[in-house]
Amino acid sequence: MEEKSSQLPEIFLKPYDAQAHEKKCYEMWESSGLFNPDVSVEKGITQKDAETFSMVLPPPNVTGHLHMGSALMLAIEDMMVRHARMQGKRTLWIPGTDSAAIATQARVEKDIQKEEKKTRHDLGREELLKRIDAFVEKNKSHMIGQMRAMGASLDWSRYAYTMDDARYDAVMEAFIQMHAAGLIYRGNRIVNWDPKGQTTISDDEIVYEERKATLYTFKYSKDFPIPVSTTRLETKVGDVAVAVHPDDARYKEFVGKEYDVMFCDVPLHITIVADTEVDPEFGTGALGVTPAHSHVDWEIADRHGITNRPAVINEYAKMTVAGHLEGMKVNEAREAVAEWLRAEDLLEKEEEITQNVSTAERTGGIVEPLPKLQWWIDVDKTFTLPHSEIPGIESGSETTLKEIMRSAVKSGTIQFVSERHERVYMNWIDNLRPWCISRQIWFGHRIPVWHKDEEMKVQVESPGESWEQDPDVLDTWFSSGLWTFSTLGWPNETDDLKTYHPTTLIESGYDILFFWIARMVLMSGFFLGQVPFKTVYLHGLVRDGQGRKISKSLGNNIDPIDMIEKYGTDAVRLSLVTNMVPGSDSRISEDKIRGYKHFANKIWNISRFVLENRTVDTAKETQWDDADKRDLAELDATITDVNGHMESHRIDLAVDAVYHYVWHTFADEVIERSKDALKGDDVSARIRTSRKLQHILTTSLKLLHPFMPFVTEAVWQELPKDMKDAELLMVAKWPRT
RNA sequence: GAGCGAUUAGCUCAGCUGGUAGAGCGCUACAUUGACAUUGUAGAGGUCACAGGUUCAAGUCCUGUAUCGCUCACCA
Repeated sequence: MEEKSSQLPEIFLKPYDAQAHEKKCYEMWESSGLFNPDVSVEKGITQKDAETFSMVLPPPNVTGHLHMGSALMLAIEDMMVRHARMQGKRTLWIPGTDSAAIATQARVEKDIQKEEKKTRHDLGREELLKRIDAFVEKNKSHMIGQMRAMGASLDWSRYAYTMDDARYDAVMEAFIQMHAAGLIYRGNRIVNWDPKGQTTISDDEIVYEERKATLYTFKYSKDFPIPVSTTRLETKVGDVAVAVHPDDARYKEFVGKEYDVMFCDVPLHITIVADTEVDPEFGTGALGVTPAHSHVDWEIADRHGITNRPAVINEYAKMTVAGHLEGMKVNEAREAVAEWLRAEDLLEKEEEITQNVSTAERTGGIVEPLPKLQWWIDVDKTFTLPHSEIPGIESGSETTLKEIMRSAVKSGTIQFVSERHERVYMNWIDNLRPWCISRQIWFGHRIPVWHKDEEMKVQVESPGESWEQDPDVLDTWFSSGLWTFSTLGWPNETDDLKTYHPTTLIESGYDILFFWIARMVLMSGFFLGQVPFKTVYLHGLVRDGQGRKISKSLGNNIDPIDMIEKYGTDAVRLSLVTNMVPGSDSRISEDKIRGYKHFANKIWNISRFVLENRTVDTAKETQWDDADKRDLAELDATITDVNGHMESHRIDLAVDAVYHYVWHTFADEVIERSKDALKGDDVSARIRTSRKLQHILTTSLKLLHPFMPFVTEAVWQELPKDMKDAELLMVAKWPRT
């Protein structure tokens, strides 16, 4: 037996300096090409027929900067990806950014307004789009830099942007195919119109705000038999009916009768109808039906065959009826109608109530329900799905988009890590209405439809002279819905698509469960007959140390990039995922981050100790004594724990297990107890002990790597060759027991 | 109005299929030139929201109550 001590690299004489290593490490990883699974297969690191692990990055809005929410997302996903990669899986993580049509256009318009005092109409469609492209290009590289800083091992060779050429082709193809299947149609329906943003928005983009309002109770005319209650008096000039509950004894005798009245200079023809939608307890138990300006009323009109649906409010939230209300804003008109009612002695009651007002999420404008000609996706219409891999839906059978969304989850093909979100998802589908996909803005995927007089053609290229393209663009979630397969080359039948779709897992904030997750299920089901992913992992909001939402007004924002500079990326990553339960909100504070910086340094010093006391020997086998065996058994138990937790997607518990093992078992016990043996005269004990420490160190570095990639890789690079099974820790063999 | 979640140490939270209460931060005392300027040891601190029930045994399972929070719908 021979003993030889080895030299300690000088770098360990100082505390771990994250700044000095992170950039270098990332460059080393990236230039290895091993973020790309194809390169990994070429180099013989990953087996060609290995199990795949694929995931798309939820593309951040191109307007954005990295905040704690996106940092959490990148941390969780990178941990999963690095774990899978070390397990030898053929691992692909696709990066991208989202054009976020409305948000981006609004942002650029705002800048132009501020700097040049011009509106988009001053610039024109083409010029505005140029400006947006320039903005996007500038912001894109900034955002990519931040993703790198988080250590995200994304395959940059597959980078996608929702507005790039390949994705544009996919979106166009998708629209055309869905239209051909009869699921996309153009129709006049009530939309949520945002007068401030001058566009429609989807149901999910509405935020309800509680406000005080006056509930007016009045009669249309002196001899009208039923008083009605409303908070929106100004819309009453668009009424066509009064609805009462069919069982309401007070009004039974009037059902079916029709009345003509002159209401505020406007002639109205009112039919009394019976509808179960009406709550007899509310107000007078009678509802004035204004089909053009209320979702519910539109549906009541549908049910009773009322075709007269006069619009009385325009896109600027101004009155369009002839008479003295004409041109007034809705709130002025409301007061004017009240005045008129008082003068005519028709107003019976005014009371204060609180009600929820619909506002637009992006602009804060009060949403005005208006009937408009829009493009819709019909989620209830049956169509034939030629190919289906979704249990419960046969290839070639008739189904609906709703059914696809339901079956994918009900059959267990898609599983939610947090089960309660599965119920939320199902509940949402049950209440789903047609999806309005057209937006009246300029930035986005323009609808591939051409109009000429009464004719219409659905195609990408102009059919010729005098054909005008539909001015609207698609809802940004239409293109996002295609993301799992548009990033893999669809509509082309690429190898990527065959190899990596359905993706293994989707990780995203629960706030876009409906916007995005559900729409991906819809799109992927329709176009591929597949689920887009097998597992849904939802993370919650990142709150501050006191559990408050992070907001500008509270000034409690913690900027991840600042924290990275101060404490290192590993510390930031760890502090984000510890004490985090999938699907629930989590908290972060600077103290917490600092704590994990200490841990990074601890790892550094453990490594220093092991290397300082390292002995090299030639023996192949080691005769462990009982104490060694106990130590190694504890290591194995930790490996089992970590693997179990990763299996059940509990990153927080996996991190907890390895953290406690490394600090409180390896450092505090194994190393402390080893000191006597290392200083002692027994050569074989020295060798055996050092061997044990080296083994535990390399195994610990591997277990830690997915969570703290930088410090572990930095140490790994300093280890002598005989301690390692791979040049890069990133692709070293994951420990198994 | 409907659905869902939470309530465990001063603070933030773990605790999986029931078996003597855990971590981090904070606090107290002591030790320490140490592999560690970022250390160690020890300690204080909990009727596990409340009330019932199942069980040999209940933070853990069941029922109810209270408080807080989230999501959806929306009353005109």
